[in-house]
Amino acid sequence: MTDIGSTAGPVAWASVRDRLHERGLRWTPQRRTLIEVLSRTDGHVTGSELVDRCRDLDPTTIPSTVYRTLDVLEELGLVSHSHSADGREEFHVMPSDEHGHLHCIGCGETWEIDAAEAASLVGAVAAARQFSVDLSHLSIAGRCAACAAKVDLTAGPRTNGS
Amino acid sequence: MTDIGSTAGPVAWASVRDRLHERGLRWTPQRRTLIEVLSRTDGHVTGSELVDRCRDLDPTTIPSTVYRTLDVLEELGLVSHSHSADGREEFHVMPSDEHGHLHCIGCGETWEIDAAEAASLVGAVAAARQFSVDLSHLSIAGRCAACAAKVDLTAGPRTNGS
DNA sequence: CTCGTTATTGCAATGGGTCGCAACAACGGC
DNA sequence: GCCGTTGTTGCGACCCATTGCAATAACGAG
Repeated sequence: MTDIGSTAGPVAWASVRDRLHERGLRWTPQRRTLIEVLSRTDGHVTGSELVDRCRDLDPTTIPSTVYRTLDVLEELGLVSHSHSADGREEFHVMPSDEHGHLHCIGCGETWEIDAAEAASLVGAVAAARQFSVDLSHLSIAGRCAACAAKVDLTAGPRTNGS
Repeated sequence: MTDIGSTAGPVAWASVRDRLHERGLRWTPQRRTLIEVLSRTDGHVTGSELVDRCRDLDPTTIPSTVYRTLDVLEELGLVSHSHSADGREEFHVMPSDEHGHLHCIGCGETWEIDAAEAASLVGAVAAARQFSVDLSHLSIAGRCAACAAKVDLTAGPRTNGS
């Protein structure tokens, strides 16, 4: 888990405008706002969090616009999204490399699984099922060592989920 | 409810009432309706689908009641839920054994991964992190052989997801 | 059978997110 | 600088799911 270039690449954000134009897409104030927010964001965020932050910069922000822009940016590869254990959308900003997530349902902590680490998993599925895993969408729920221990002690009620 | 036996285990459904009572929970008409629906259901269903089917039996069905009952049933181990690639809730009826899912984002098809298979997939990752995976919640997104082929042909830009 | 306890229900409000559509405004062309 | 094309926005309706709360009704006790 190298700190994925923490503040990611300022460079990339600067070129968004051009990347959009290349595809015949447009550079609008609303998109500018979201890019601004994203450039200051690192790691994981939920969709509604992004909407909130956009609203901080521009109170007139409309949710659907944000989500639609997020779709566009995802196509450009600037963000990727997956669904956390509770089903909410979770966006990952500037994935320098494709990776999945490990999510503890006990403490809520999240860890990243990089391509190398996931290789065995992806490889196995590919071999057994000829299925190509979408790593960036992969989110494995379960309990981290610490939380698993707690459950054992509690003589745990149920496996529970979500 | 005579020969509910269509598929799953008729026995288990019959005992639901007692299982509830054992825990001080109650047997209500609404729950009876949902059980009826579940006993006729096999495989995967979304929450809203269950609500619809309950409404077929009893037009006065209220969604929140269904979802709450589903929670209870999950605690009893009669159903389990996970979130499909699009984030919707997906219930699995009467999991005879714990298992995960493989979901193709191309055609929407779903396959089950049994414990043994899952172990070999997730094993490496889990072991490395001492993370105990919640198998029943596991849902791996990606493309099946057929759909992966299509994408290659289309030389598509789209990494798509959702 | 009646009663009290308390698990459940119904309902309405809320939240995250998507969709259709008419009005709007980037952006390239002239 | 003005225009037309067409990608985008704003907005309202809608979907799935969850939650708080007061009213209801299972179920055990007597």
